[in-house]
Amino acid sequence: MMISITEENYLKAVFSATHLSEGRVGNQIIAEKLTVNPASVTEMLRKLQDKKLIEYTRTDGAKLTKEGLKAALKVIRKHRLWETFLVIHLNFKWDEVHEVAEQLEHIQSDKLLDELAAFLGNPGFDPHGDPIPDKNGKMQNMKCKILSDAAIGQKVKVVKVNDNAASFLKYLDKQGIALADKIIVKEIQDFDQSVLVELKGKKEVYLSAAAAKKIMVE
Amino acid sequence: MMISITEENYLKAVFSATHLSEGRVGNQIIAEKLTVNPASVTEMLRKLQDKKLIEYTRTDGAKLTKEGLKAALKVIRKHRLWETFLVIHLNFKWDEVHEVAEQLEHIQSDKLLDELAAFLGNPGFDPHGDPIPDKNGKMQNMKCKILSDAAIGQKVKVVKVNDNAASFLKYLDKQGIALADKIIVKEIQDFDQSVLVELKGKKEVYLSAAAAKKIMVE
DNA sequence: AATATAATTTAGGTTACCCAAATTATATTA
DNA sequence: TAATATAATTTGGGTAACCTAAATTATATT
Ligand SMILES: [Mn+2]
Ligand SMILES: [Mn+2]
Ligand SMILES: [Mn+2]
Ligand SMILES: [Mn+2]
Repeated sequence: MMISITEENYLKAVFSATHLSEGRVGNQIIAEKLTVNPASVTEMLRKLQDKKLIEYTRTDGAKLTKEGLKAALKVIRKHRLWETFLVIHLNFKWDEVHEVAEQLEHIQSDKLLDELAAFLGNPGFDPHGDPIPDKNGKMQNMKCKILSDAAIGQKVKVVKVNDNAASFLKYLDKQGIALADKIIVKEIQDFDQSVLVELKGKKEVYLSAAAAKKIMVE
Repeated sequence: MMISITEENYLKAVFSATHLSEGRVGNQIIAEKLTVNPASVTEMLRKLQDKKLIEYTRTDGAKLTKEGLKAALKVIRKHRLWETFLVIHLNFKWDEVHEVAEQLEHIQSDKLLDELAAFLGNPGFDPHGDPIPDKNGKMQNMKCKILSDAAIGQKVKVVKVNDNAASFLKYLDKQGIALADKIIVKEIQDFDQSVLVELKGKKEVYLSAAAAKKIMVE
């Protein structure tokens, strides 16, 4: 069965909206994610249902079928492998990879996918700490929590960021925070939930509550 | 100015049909190259003329403008760099790369293009011996000729193939002929122009006239 | 010059995508 | 329960890239 680029993007959107909540998504959320008109979403969700890639009812919204999930995970696997390639081998910064990966994830070639994964050493995580699904769609699950939930005095390791926007990633660069860094939670301010952390080299920085919610640690 | 994937493919077709003859192409040739209806070609060539990417008249056919040539060469550069990457780093055979490169050549990212070229060491030729345009569109020109035109007794080096079809490339693999191989022309049969060549290891094989015309040597 | 052949264009569709605005269904709230 | 807000669907329309068949225009051949 042939899945178009647009269809792949819709499947990804359904996945990312449902994989945490285990529920269903409405048209609006998807329309927003894809910056597309809700009418277009209705049209496309119907088509994806005809293709048995999602289940869809007007009232409950959409969720992926087994087939649809497989397809979505394959696209995500490609996306994250390409991001990894760009950072490790082509001197891209972690805030520069997403746009290009959005294009590369739609290249169709099983051999390319397998060889790329092998070339990279079958990595488990991408440059943002997101798990890379394996050939069967399995992802390593990490028992991490948001930095805001860490106890004061705890020494934690940064393992993932929840926001891949270039602006946020550059902000972390400027603060001197990178994936795999070990940091110590010194204080959490009562009045604004901002977090004071100690980085390597004893450097201390304040992170806003919003920023601290986007940093995952273990 | 935005150039769609389809438009890029038309520009490539115009290029490959004109760059040798220095002339112009008619609708029919392009229709054939792209396996598309001549009427569709008329439509698209008009559009490309509006965009100032080609010059086009009904009687003389189409040729690229300076702008159009630049765009076409950029796509070709990407195509050949990706083919090189696939062969050198991802274990692709030279008969497996073309299809995937047809997709990869449309990825839009100047940084990706620059970094990929640098990663490969700015190669001058692709796995089929085709020259790779540099950033400014300049290609190394090679003074080579078809194997059929080599003199008997001459020792020549295989530098390029004129047919990238998987069937032909696999045939060469089977015969034991690869790029950069040195071969000796032993005989050319009068009655069918077939060529007897000596490969390394003294092995001798007959190549049909058709095959010999698709092998470039120097 | 007349005619035959080849190339191109016109005319009228199709499919896959998109959007704005109007309508209808479902929740909320008063 | 009725009024109102929110969500989903329908209607109507648009674009890009293709298609076929028929008409037109160029180029060759007699
Ligand atoms: Mn990404
Ligand atoms: Mn990522
Ligand atoms: Mn190729
Ligand atoms: Mn090639």
